[in-house]
Order: sequence, then structure tokens, then C-alpha cells
Amino acid sequence: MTNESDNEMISKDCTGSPLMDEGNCDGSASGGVVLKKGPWTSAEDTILVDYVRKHGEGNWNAVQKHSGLFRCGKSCRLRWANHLRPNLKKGAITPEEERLIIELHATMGNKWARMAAHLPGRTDNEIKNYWNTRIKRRQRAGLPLYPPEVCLQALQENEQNRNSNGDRGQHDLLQANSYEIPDVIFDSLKTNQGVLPYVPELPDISASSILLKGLGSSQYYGFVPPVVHRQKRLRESATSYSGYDGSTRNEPPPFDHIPDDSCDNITTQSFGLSFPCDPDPITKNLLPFGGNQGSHSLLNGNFSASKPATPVAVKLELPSLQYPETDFSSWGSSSPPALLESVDAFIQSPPPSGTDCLSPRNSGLLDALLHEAKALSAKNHVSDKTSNSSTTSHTPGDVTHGSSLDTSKTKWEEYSESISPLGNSAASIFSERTPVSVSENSLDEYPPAETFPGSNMMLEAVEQKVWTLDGEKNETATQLDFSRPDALLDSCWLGQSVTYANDQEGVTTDAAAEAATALGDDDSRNNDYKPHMGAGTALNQGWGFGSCTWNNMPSVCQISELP
DNA sequence: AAACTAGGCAACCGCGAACGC
DNA sequence: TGCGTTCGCGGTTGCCTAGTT
Repeated sequence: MTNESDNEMISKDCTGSPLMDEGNCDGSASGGVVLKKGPWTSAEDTILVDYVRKHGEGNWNAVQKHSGLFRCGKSCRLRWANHLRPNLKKGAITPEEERLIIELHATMGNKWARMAAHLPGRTDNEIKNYWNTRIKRRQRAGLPLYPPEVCLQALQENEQNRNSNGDRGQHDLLQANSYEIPDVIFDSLKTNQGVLPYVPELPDISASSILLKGLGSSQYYGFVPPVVHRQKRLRESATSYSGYDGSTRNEPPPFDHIPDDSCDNITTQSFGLSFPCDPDPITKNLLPFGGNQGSHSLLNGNFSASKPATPVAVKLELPSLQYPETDFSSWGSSSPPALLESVDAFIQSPPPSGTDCLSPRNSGLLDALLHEAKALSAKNHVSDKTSNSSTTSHTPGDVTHGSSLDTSKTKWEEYSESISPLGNSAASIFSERTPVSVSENSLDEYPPAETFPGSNMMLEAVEQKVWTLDGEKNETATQLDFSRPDALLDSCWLGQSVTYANDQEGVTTDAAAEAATALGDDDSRNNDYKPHMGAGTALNQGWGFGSCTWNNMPSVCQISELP
């Protein structure tokens, strides 16, 4: 950011800088030295790099003491972590990285640091900024945040976890898979405990809720797993998901985050849905993005515990119908019922506690979905055995190209009227958006439902779910590999991400440039976030991932469809 | 050419967990 | 066990730049 001379030294010079702050960085002791804030200079970077080389990372508060750097420890750590440490990957987010980010976010929510652990060379801040930017872009475009397969993936994982682990706690499940289903998913539901007249206890999370939210409700059009309240963080390895438990499930609902004067909004925030002004039951369900107009979370794509939805926020958002690509006809014959009505029905008839196939930890919404699955199972279980077995060995992407399209469509229609406790049919849940072959399309720009015959993919997923629910417990965690969107995306997963990260021409980190950056080369730093226009540019442009290439690939992005 | 606007990024802040004594 | 410190995460803000009017 700052193009200052490398020769500029900071210690003395910056004392008179307007950037100087009276404080000393969140109150940390600094011996009365006024600490600098604001952009880092190359000289400061050099000092910090030298210090870390000599003393290693950590003990950041000692940096100021021993290096003469007038920065607080936090600032040093942040600078080091985000800009100076080795192996940082510069440049635009690659398509593979974007896919991974999307999936990770769908799975863990706004856990940027943990997401960063799976994106070598990327920082949490970078991912966070990217996501926020992406949210804005997609909201403007009226596009859903998540591809359908991501939501399905979460569902499948959850079901597989459930079946392969029985009634073991979530913690065990997660450990078993070295993967975490986000605690944040149910937080929005937990928030509603006590807000709605009746909301069953939502003690933990389930990917089914992702599906319910993401596919079966308007939230799909802007759904981000909400972080309604800060979760108890568990120290965990930077490279593993394991060890995270759902310890928050017994916490009381975070009502303290809801101001007293927002009760009117609270009632309409139930399940993240809010239609305070829209009497149209269709639009209630089909808000193209951030469908929850009253939901802050869907307004900005982030779920801030400190910012409950307000009427003001509602006004800031365009009505859903202002997004022309929202083609409600794409819902097909089974237009989903008003979700709010579904919620009402749910409230009036809460599921019995002894609902079959239920984990004691799931939610009423999950009950509903399982109910759907059961209904499907009752009709298809026998005949679908074969297809199920094949389904489990195929990615959803494969299914979309499979031969089961017609039959699936039939099934789809057949069960579209199946009413769940939620009042939502399974078909309505899955018909909101249809997936595309993600190996061929940008995740950001998959076309509307009518473009692709993808509904059978959804149904396949349901069938698979049904199968596992019916006791085929030989579906083990190893199957997760197939259910990973990465697999269907033909990309590497987690530990292998380094490979693809480095395989991308044009985004491959140049060690020399990094070294120059680490040494405070302002030029290199200032170019850090410019897209590499090398041989790999074609890849970026061709796919249209990343902010830098967003508008460069109309063949993929369907820019013409954007408002 | 100037003013305005939006996007993108870096940095800061508040909070809570971990750690050490 | 309690307390203070350190560390790190997530949310937010502010600045710079590019594009638009």
C-alpha cells in the first residue's frame, strides 16, 4: 500500500506520522512508547523479517522491545502472517482455491483461519476478504453463494457420518472424518430458540440444515452459515479439522445479541427468513439472494452477531424481484410453499421427539428432511438398490450425466408432493437450483435451473441419503472422498491442495519474488495482488474465477444474464 | 478534467482461549 | 485455582485505486 522509500526508517520518522495513535495497540504494554498504526513501510517489514529470522515467530510483544519497531505485537503478528512469512501465495485466487473456499465455507462457515489451513499460502484475511468480495458480487448478481453440490455434499457427509458412527457424538463424528461440520450452521436456528413460539432444541449442527437452508429455502440464495454468536474456539492444529467438538450445543441461545428493540425483526428472522413486507408467498421463498431481506446475515453475506437485522438494513437491499435471473418458473411444477408458512406449520406441529432415524442431536428441520427421505425410501428403496450402489460410487457430477435422468425426473415429480413436517416437499427442497457440471462451469456462475437437467442429481443425492438411512451402514467414512465436491471437481482435497496450488501456471509462487517481498521490496509488495498475466492467465480468464478475472470470461460466466 | 462511486485490500479492534506463573 | 499475559480469530473500518458520470 505504501510506496515509501526503502531507505526510510521508521523508528524515529514515524513518531510524527499522522498515523500514530495515542493508544498502544489494544492496551498492550509498550513502555510508554507510542506505537505506530497504519500501513507498514518496507523498512518496518525488513525489521520484522529480520527479527523473526533471528528469534522465530511468537512472542510478538517482544518485537517492539527488541527490534525498535514501533508496532504492537498484534500488528507485527498480523503483518508477518499476512504478508511477510515465507510461502505466502500471492496473486488472484485460483479456480481450485475458489472451489475449496466455497466448499470449506459451506462446511465451516466463517472460520477463516481454519479455511486458510487448507489453502496453502493463503491467509485467513485473504480468504475472508475474498469471500466478502465474492458475497458482494454474487449478491449484486443475484446469484446463490453456494453451488447446489456443495450443499448436497454437506448433507451427504452428515448422513454418512450419522450412519457410520451411529449415535456417537458429533465430536466423534468429526474426528472420524477429520472434517468438521460447522457449528455455525445451526446457530441461526439456535438463535430462534425462544424466538419462535416453538423451536425444538437445536443442540448441534447438521449438514442437513445446510441443505434445508441452502436448497429448500430462500436462504440458498444467499446462505452463508451464520455465526450468530462466537463459538468457543478450541485450539487445534493448523492443518486438521479434527478435535473440534460441538461444545456450544449446550450453550444458551445467544439472545444477548439481540437488542430488545428488535423483537419485530426477531420474529421474522426465524430460520433466517424474513419477509416483513412481501406478501407474495413465492417471493418469500425465492428471493434470489439474501432472500432473507430482514436478515443481516443475508444482506451482507456475513453473519455478524453484533448486527442483527434491522429495518434499515432491509431498506438497503433491493427487492428480490429486481434480480432478473431469478426465474421462478425454474422451480418447476412443485413450487415450494412459503417457508414462513412452513415454519408456522412446524411450530404448530413440532415433530415428535421419537422421530425415526433421528439422532438425539438433530433438529426439527432435520426431522423434516429425514421424513422426506423416509418417504422416498418407502417407495424406492427396493428398486433403487442397484442405482444406489452406483450412486455411491459416482459423484453428483457424474450423476448429472447419467442415464437416470428421465427416471429421476419421474421420481422427482412423483415425490414432489410429499409433504414433510416442514410443509416442504423434497422436490421443492431440491428444485430451487439445479447443479451443473462444476468441472465445466464456474462455481460462481452456474446457470439457472432450466439450463441443465440437474434435478436428478439432487434426487440421486436423496436416494443415497435414503439408502444410508435405511441401514446400509457399510457406507463408511471412506466414501467421503467421493462425496467431496473436490472429487467431483476433479481437484485435490485438503492435503493435496499444495499440488494444485503449485500446478497453476501464473499463480505459482515465485520464491524470489516472495523473498523480495519479505525483505520489504515495495514494488513486489505493491504487485502482490495484481493478477499474474503469464501463461496461466488463460486458465484464469477461461474460468473466470477470482476477482481479477471476473468479467473476462463471458462464455462461462453468463455475464449477459447479470443485471 | 473533476467529482463521485464502488471494489478491493490492508490493517485495526474486540473478544476469548490458551498459556504460564 | 485464580490471575495476568499472550496469542489468534473474526468482524469491521479505512484507504487506495479504478471506473463511471
